[in-house]
Amino acid sequence: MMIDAPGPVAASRADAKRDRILCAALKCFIEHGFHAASMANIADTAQMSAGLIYRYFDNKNAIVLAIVQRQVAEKQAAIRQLQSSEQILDGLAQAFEQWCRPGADTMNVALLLEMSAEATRNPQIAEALLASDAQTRAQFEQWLRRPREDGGAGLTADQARTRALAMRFIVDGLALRAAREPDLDRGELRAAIRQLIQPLLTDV
Amino acid sequence: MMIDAPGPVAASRADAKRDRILCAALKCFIEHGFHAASMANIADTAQMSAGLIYRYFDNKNAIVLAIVQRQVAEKQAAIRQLQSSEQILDGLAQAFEQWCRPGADTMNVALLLEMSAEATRNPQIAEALLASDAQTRAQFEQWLRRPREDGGAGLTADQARTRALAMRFIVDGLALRAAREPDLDRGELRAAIRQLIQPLLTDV
Amino acid sequence: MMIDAPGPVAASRADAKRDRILCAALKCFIEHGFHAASMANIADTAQMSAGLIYRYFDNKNAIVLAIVQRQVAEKQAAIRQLQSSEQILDGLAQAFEQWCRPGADTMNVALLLEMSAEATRNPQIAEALLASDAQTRAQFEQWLRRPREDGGAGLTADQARTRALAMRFIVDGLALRAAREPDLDRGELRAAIRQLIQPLLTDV
Amino acid sequence: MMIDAPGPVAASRADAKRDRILCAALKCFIEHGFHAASMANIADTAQMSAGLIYRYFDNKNAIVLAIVQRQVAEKQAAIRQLQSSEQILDGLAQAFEQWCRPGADTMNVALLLEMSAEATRNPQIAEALLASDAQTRAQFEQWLRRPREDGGAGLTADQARTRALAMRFIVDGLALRAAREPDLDRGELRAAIRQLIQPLLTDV
DNA sequence: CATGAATGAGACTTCATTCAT
DNA sequence: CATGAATGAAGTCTCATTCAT
Repeated sequence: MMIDAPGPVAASRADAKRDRILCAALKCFIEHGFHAASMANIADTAQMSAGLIYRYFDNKNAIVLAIVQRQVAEKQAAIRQLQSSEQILDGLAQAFEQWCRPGADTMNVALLLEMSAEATRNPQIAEALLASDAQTRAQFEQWLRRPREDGGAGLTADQARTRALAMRFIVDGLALRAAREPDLDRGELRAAIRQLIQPLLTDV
Repeated sequence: MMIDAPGPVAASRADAKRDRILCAALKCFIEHGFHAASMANIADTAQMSAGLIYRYFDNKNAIVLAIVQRQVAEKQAAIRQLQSSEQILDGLAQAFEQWCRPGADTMNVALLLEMSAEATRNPQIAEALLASDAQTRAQFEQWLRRPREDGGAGLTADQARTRALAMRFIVDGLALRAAREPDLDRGELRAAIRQLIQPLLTDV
Repeated sequence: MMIDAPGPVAASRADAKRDRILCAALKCFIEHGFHAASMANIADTAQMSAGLIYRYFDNKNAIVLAIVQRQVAEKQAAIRQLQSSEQILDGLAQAFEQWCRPGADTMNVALLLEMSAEATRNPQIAEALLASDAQTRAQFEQWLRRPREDGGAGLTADQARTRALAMRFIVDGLALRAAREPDLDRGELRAAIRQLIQPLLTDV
Repeated sequence: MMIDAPGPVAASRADAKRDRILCAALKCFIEHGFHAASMANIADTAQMSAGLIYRYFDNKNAIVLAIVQRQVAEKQAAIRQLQSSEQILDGLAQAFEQWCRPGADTMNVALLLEMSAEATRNPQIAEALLASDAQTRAQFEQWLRRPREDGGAGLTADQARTRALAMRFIVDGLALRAAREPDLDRGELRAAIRQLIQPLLTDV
């Protein structure tokens, strides 16, 4: 009935629909977990029929995979905001805070952990996560190497590489902790983070 | 008729059966994940009928809970071995190693992560994990406060408290990393761990 | 595409399906009883998959409830036919007759009794039955108060109220008797009914 | 080990056990209904193992049947107490009262109705109930024929026969009503009963 | 006689997926 | 392109019944 402009528009309409599905799926996964969230659930949230989802994704699994891959991009942005030695403590504390709030639209710890666990069994997910992690680490590394006057930490290449990995451990640790101990005293939390972060940023 | 010698391990036949169920469940959970593993699956692995399991556990959930609680004890032992400043680096590296090997009978990262994710939604599991974590942290703290000549780190009470939490982050970070990046270069791994651990053990 | 003519009976296809399920359930409940009849049983009888039933009813219980509620309407009609002092004896005798024939599509004693027993334990069913009974009694009462020249019994309000309840006992008694003594001699039956009914219709 | 006196003693010990089972079963059936009560339930209540029950009864069904048969005797006693024209109104009202109280040890309406419904499908139960009813009716009849000076109603044989059946309807009606309308106003209840009973006892 | 561990069938229910419309 | 009715397999759990001890 309606005549669309051919070509890129049609493609973007399909993409928009894919996106709506993924957003809905993310919301459902966050709320109920991977397995408890049903396709009907997702379809309802995306305001479309269950059958239609299968035009855009082969599987429930394919949705999971696509979400994992999409999260990569979003995380990159989040990390970029951390990169300033004054803000990093606050940034990590805020990340913890956000992870503890369950209903958030953004990345959710439970989901992150489930995804990580699934990576153990599903090579595709493992690969997607690995690619994401590599990028993240590269960003960290780059920042640590940047001269102090440019807002970096002014480390050598070797130092930066090692400490980027160390920072990764800290972030991961925060995530796991947020899931298991969401009521952790915030003062203690900040003290512990500071204790770990400070030596990483100081050239010894 | 029969007088059992009382013993620390599964004393009665009932306890032995409980144990067989838990072992089978652990194996299945590790292989397929909490939700994907079915009761029939567990029953097959434990070589008994599905119905019988319900004589020993109220729920699938109860099995999960029992596993969590049993893991606590095992983890305590593992941590005790870490407590010596020379061995701690090796200990953490070995823990990582072990977490990467999937089929093991002992604690498995995927399971740990799923348990943690589940804690977000299941208060009972959250409670069990929290109790376990509290013990672990207390052990860390105690060790950090012990005088250097007794093999401890000789820190003040305040220092010990903060750094025990910091160490916890590191361990958690290792776990998450083991799930997502099992092929991580071991040299880099050790370097990063050393980078994080060393400042914690030094009185500044 | 298709414009349905609105109608008093199952208007939509969904309603028609609900109806098919209820009919099948009724048949199964009559044949095996509430608890012994299985969802698979009902699904087979309704010639659909068991899962589909759950699109139309939340529960096995919901089906029971829907049947109870549907029976109400049918009973109202049946009672309306009784309301004429000449026909009431024949009407009750015929009701007994019908209750004794087991395979009928219409109301069945066994089901009525099980529903009543279930009301003891299930508040929802209790409520539905109570509502039905209230209507029935009101109908009886109304008829007893109507002047004799209008085909009623010409009783006072108080008389009518009491005797409507008395009639209710008789109907209930007939039902229970039909279940337990279906071969009861019809002559004796009619004599006993007459013995009970006549004083109720006479202004003393 | 223990030497019993042979013969009747051994028999009575077995009978005692049968009795314990039946009492337990009755209690369970009253509390949960025929189908919801489990053998394990009954075994617990009877303080014996589930397996042992099968030495005394072939089936769960056999227990049901035995209970039905045993109820006959108990009901006879209950009815005998009703037989006095002054007490009959109070007696029926009390019966209603007792039927409404669910936890009672004695006969329970829900059970009575379920039994009656089951009679529709199970010939053995039908037969047992029929035998019981015949006895009950005979007792009623006998009482109605007894001369007034002996505490009876002084009716002719024909009258007595019809009215005994009529009384049966009333009792049945009360039972069904007790299940469905346990909160029925007691004043109305008594008025309705009186309305029905009085003409039966009067020689017209 | 007595136990209660064990079984296996079957109950209810959910859900990913398909397909006629 | 889109729907949502329909399926069927699978999941959790219960329970009457049996049998080794």
